[in-house]
Amino acid sequence: MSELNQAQQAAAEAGNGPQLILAGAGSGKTRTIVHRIGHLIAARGVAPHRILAVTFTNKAAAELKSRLSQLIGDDGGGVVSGTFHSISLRMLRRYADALGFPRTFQVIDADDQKALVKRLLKQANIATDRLHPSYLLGWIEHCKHAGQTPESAPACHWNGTDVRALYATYQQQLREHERMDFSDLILNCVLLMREHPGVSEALRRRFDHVLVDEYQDTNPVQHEWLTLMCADHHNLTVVGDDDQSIYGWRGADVRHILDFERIWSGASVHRLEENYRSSGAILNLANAIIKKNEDRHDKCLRATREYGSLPQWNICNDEYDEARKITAELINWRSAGYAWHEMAVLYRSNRQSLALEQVLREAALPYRIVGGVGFFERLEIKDALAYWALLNRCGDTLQLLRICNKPKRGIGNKGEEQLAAQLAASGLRASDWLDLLAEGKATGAAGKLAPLAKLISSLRQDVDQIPDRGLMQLLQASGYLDSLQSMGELEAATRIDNIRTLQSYIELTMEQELTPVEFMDRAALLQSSEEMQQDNDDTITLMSLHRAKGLEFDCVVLPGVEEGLLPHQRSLDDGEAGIAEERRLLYVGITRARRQLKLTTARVRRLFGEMHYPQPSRFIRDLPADILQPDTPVMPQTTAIPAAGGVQIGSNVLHPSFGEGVILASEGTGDATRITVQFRKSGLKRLMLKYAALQIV
DNA sequence: GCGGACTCTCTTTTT
DNA sequence: GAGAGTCCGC
Repeated sequence: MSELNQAQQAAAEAGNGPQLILAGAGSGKTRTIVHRIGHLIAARGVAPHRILAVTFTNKAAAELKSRLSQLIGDDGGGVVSGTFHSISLRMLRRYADALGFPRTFQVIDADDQKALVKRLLKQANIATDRLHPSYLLGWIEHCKHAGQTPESAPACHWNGTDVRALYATYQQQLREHERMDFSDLILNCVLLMREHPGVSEALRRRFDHVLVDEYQDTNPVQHEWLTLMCADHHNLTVVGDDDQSIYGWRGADVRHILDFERIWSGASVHRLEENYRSSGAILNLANAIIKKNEDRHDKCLRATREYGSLPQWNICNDEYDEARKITAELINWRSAGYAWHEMAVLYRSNRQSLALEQVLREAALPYRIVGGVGFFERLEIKDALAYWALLNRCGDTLQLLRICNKPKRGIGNKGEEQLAAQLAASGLRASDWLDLLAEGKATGAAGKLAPLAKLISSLRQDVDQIPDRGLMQLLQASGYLDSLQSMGELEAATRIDNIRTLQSYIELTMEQELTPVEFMDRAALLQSSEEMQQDNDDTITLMSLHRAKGLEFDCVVLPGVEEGLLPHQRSLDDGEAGIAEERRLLYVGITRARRQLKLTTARVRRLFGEMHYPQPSRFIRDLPADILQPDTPVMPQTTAIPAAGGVQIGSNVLHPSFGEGVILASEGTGDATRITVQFRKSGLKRLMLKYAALQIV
């Protein structure tokens, strides 16, 4: 406890009942949670397995456990930790039958989920221009985040279609496929507790203390989950920072943390406001940015470190110029003695990594991209896992259909339909149905699977003896690996490489004596391979701002601090709330940095083939000038155009027929002034200023 | 059923 | 500017 400051110690040693720990960025939040758990075990005699710690990522859960082991030894291992999703899945594995699901149900991933919705709309004869699949899915997700089932959701009609009825159909089809989506994991767990008193009691009695990290990002259904779990003892400790709430789009509601004291009567509040991470200059910038948000717990992070060097802000010509300036800065930092792995580039959208990657590769700097397409979402990994699951008797219909024609077995669309019908008629699980097919008596499309079925049943004989449980043998002998060759040599090699990574991960997991079903769970919840690798390499990290939450680096670059990107165009539709969340996102980015910080803005950015001419972010324009160190030209370029009252380069203008645009250049003087304007819809135009009838916006 | 060529759409963030 | 979806001839 001597490692803690007064506020941290008070939080760690607080008694029973609801506890709110408001922990500003870099204020030693994880340390405080770890010490609180340690205190519960060592000083208060709580059994480790009676403590539940909910974290935001699987990685954070692992981190928590390892720090706990350091603090109190092996006992730390007994604490149950995980994300809401992984803990819910564990509970559902045990009690799913109460909801009418077999215990071997699987989790459906985003791709398959989308495919299911598309198919469902097609079956219902609803054109995508009448009801867009992503709108339907978005609505369903919204309901699930709010804890609403098809029965309890509000009626919703869209262009004459009953959206709520489609929600019911979607749930029905998931059930037929014995699948749950991500949101179902939480919602179904809540339904268990709502509707099944026996199960509810067992779950309520499972833990004596519940601790939740990143509490500002909980949504209503997660809130209900916690309320139900802690209904008897109220021993709920939540840790979070309302200024870092960045998952509103996922249903997170800041009010859970803002109103905690009102929701949980008798709650104690602890404030951690001393920042141990960032230099004073970086913290000043962060505080100045976040101060402009309303509706927040008022607080001010106090610096404990030296003032340090001013954060920089650079304006770049385009995204490649930006990438080059960033690269130069990274090299600069390196020569100042920082290691590559202490540097990160954190962007708003994953697409921004493209130009950076190119330039970093040319400059031969070591980097790794975190995120993007997740490892387990890759086509070849999903195929390989489908084969493996079928072999190991936990594969389902979706997985059989997925691989039935890979490699080509002469089963097309019609054949696939036929196969699905035959399988449904058999009343068997896909994995078990293969036994029947192996006898070779099936006809039609199913008959074409006989060789595969025979191969699988012969491999099943001694699958327990093989470290990878038959993965490579099956992929080889079925011709799947060979079929990858048709994608070209290089492509195939990469994919086979990925499959080998999967193989070693399976082998590793099997050594820990996990069952195949448990392995599939892990694969479903681990969004990337990141958590299966050690990150010991000395590389620069590239990732999205969202993923960077909870991490810290000596040196941080935030590229694309522009209108349209940060705040993102899509967030503008949500008005003030959307802007506030974007501001918090920038705040999260800034507070990741310990020593060095650089923000960049591009004048031109190519987004999906089109040119964009963004203005510097409004967040930068908000700042006092002495808090950032701009490189040459200060602030947005304000070259006045002679004789044109108020019209300046960079001004946003409105033209009666061309619409909105930005002034890029001007030539000539007086009545002869010509300006070049980039219009959003109508492209680049040169206009006589005198006649253009431009309105400045 | 397959493969090639074509068109069209969709571009935020993730457990 | 890429990926998915569609059409068409074999």
